[in-house]
Amino acid sequence: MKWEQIGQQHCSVARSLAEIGDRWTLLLVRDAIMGAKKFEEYLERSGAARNIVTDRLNKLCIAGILEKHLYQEKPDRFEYRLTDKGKDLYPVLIGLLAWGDKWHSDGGGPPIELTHRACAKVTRAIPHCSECSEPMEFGSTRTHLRDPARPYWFFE
Amino acid sequence: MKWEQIGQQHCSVARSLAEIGDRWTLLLVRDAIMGAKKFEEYLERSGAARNIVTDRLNKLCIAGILEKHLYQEKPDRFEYRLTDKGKDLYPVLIGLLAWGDKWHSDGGGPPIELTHRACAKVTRAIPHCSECSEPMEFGSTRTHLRDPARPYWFFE
DNA sequence: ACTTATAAGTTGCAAAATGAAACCTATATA
DNA sequence: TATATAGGTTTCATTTTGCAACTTATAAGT
Repeated sequence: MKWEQIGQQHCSVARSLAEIGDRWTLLLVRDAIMGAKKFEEYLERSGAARNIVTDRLNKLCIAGILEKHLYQEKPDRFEYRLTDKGKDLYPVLIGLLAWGDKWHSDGGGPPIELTHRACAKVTRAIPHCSECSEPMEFGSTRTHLRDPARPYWFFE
Repeated sequence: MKWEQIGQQHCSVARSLAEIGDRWTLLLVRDAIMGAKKFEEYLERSGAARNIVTDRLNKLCIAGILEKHLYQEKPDRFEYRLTDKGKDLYPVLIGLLAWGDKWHSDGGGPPIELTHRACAKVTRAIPHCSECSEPMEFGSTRTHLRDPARPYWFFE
């Protein structure tokens, strides 16, 4: 199966990865969530090549994760801003951040700290159940295919 | 910057993506979390080409996310099992699942449902603050570079 | 004994994606 | 006129994919 087709799997993870699961794309989303706006900011922060940044920012706009906003005319200049769909990737990014902090610490503490505005403490993200609000971890959920005739690797 | 070098950025997200952020790798982690064990299961479920599955499973073992376990001799057969480091990717995967369910629904409901064993309800993951247990969303945290002289895109 | 099946790869090669540098366009500033 | 800034596009060598065929080891069927 080619990469372009993985979004046709009967699986929300696969469909997510079809949009954001390639090299550089999630790194650009990180930069957006960390406040990058202009092309050159994405270029510097991500470290990706110029043509790749062009390509991925355009694809993120097509996917509705970023939107191009004209903030200056003559010459035209654009900001790439997160949409609501893009902001909804926040949980994924702070999940990656927490995982990296735990498993790739270089001894000197995490490079980035998140302070929770509500309680003013340095925090990390823990997934909780949307129904009972208790923490969720590997093994605490049971996976259930809604249609057993179409497993998640079913190709539509 | 080449992809192999992104793990040298002063950023836990980049260091995470250096291990799992390329095409196919997170899909194989999905399959592991969904219960895949044998090589042919990963092959079928991921849809990746045979040589790619070989390569990625080996890299995931080197990264300590999976481990190869001999479950049969003559001929030797291996299972690829999640380590604790691999199981810790559960929050990232259920985050991707929730995002895909929200933004890529095909109208017929999500392909996979998670039932929280503790409360027996179908659930989705919401990130909560490790300190005060309140929900976290985009904008509810302040980002703070521990060392402003080394921003997250600092190349070490 | 011969054939087929299963599991887990390895190899070869054409096609596609990446990375780096050079180039282009438009405008402002010295 | 020369230089700088912002945001690209083009070119081309190098890497990475994707696919099929081949390999190894063993068991089961006839």
